[in-house]
Amino acid sequence: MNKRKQPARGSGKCPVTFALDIFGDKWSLIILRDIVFKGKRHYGEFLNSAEKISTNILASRLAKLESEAVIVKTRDTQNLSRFVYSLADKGRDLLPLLLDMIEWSVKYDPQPDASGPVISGAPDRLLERLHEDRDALIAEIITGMEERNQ
Amino acid sequence: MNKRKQPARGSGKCPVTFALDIFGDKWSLIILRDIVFKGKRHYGEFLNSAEKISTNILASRLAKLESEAVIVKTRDTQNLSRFVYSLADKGRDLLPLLLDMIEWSVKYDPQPDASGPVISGAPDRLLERLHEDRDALIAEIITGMEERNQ
DNA sequence: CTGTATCCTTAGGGATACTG
DNA sequence: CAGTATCCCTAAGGATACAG
Repeated sequence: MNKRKQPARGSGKCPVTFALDIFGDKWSLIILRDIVFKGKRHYGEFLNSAEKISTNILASRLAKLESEAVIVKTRDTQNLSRFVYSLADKGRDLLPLLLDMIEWSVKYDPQPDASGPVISGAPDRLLERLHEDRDALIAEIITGMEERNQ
Repeated sequence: MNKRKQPARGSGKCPVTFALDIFGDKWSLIILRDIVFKGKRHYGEFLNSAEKISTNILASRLAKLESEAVIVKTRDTQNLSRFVYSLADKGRDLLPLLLDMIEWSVKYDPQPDASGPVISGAPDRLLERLHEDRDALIAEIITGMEERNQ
């Protein structure tokens, strides 16, 4: 009897567990960060992120995130040999969480990168605006992201 | 030359990476959920969560979260043979993130648990209130948690 | 350059025994 | 019961070769 095999903890259970099963791994949120803040859309761009994800893991995460409908994979009309990865609604709705995460890290990282925006690629005054007009800020980031996808 | 050994990606870098290095594992947020919403404070209570964390992993996560100052470990004055685990400020400040996570899951889980609050132990109308008066709701949850710790 | 496939290592973590 | 220690296995993921 194989009692080792654990079922996925996901759907129908606790919302925290549900979320963790989808993006609670070492790389998924990094990829989303790259899409949202760095404007990345292509395989090679993700490969080049500072954290150096390896190609097999990248492929597997993109596939999983696509299968979970967090991102969408479409053929690049400018270059048929590659795809464009962009956020689906389900991925866009992770932006508040991503912002909370950034805010928390900025508050507690003892060695912050002092210069420039709190996360490279993000609008200036990100955290201030997060409190002043949270929803507007989120809308603006999403709009900016979509404009790049034209 | 051992090029395999990866350094921790943490401090001084991207805020997303910083956060993931502290609580971006399979269990940390589950433990925080148990503290915040289920009122758990003792080792055995964490062991009994639905996700069945094993005892060695629990010990290792509690130690890491304590070393990162996310939680605080104090001796239980009622029973000197055990400890009480509670949130430090750094842990309390993860509550917004936890709430965003729950909101996201409730929106996208195809098989929600229909009855009762969105997460067992949480106040009713959690999500509505999250929009109406986010800060007040967060304050209330924290107050409720601290009262249990008296 | 965009990905896929293969091989291999290791950290995460499960089962369980054990100590106070 | 609270927590530690040990043993072992699996799955995440790193290096690299390869195909289109």
